[in-house]
Amino acid sequence: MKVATWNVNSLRVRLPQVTEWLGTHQPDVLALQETKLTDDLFPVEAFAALGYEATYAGQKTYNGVAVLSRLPVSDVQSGVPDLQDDQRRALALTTGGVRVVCLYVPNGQAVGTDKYAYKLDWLEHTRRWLARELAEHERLVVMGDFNVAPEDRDVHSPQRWAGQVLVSPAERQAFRALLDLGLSDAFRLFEQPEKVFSWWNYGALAFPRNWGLRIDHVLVSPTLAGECRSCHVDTGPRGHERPSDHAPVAAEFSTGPA
DNA sequence: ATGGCTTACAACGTAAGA
Repeated sequence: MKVATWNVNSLRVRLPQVTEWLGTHQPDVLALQETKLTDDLFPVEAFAALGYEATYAGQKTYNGVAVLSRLPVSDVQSGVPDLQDDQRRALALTTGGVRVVCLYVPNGQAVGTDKYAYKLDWLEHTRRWLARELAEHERLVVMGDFNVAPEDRDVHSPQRWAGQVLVSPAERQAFRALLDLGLSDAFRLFEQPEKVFSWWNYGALAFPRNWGLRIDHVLVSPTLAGECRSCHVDTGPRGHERPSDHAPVAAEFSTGPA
């Protein structure tokens, strides 16, 4: 089974790139963030034509998450349980024998702001939810835009970013608390090159100079970690015309469909 | 690099992202 996550920063704009990427890489499951579409505008047919069933939770202008799957889908959960939140940032479902959770973690704007407090609160509620998901599902993958670079090696310039939002100690602690549930960062299960990132600021200079952060992640339960065969960032789409500022992150498991 | 983009909205500038 092959899964991937991609913050597309507007599915309306990026749909041609997403369908092209699906055709090339043929994942079984693709989690999307920042679709920025209300549900009535979700391009269900475009994905059905490629063999994907779409599950989505969107809103106007901001946020919005979706999961595409080539396999039958059940037990859909929209939103973080027990969290009062109008922002569409979480979607869970079961497909191909795997529990899939798609997350778009709040950005946090700046340390000390209301949005930063919301981010930490959101992560804590999500942690409690994922503890239950882990207890119920042997095969669990939690993937999406976490808006946290877990370690300095996930940052192009740790000195420049020190203490800022996306790398602050409290955010890293909240991310670590997710791993402490028993989840593994699939990317770190393997030898990786230096300076691999999943997001680069828009602008002509950032991507060519690889001034990026690794903030998009695939977390896996112990059983899935044992079945994980690869995890990598596909920087290809970031070099296209009108790219998303995020690149897809893909992982492959020996379980289920080839 | 402290944003030099990009997106949506229905506004021709503002908010938000990371």
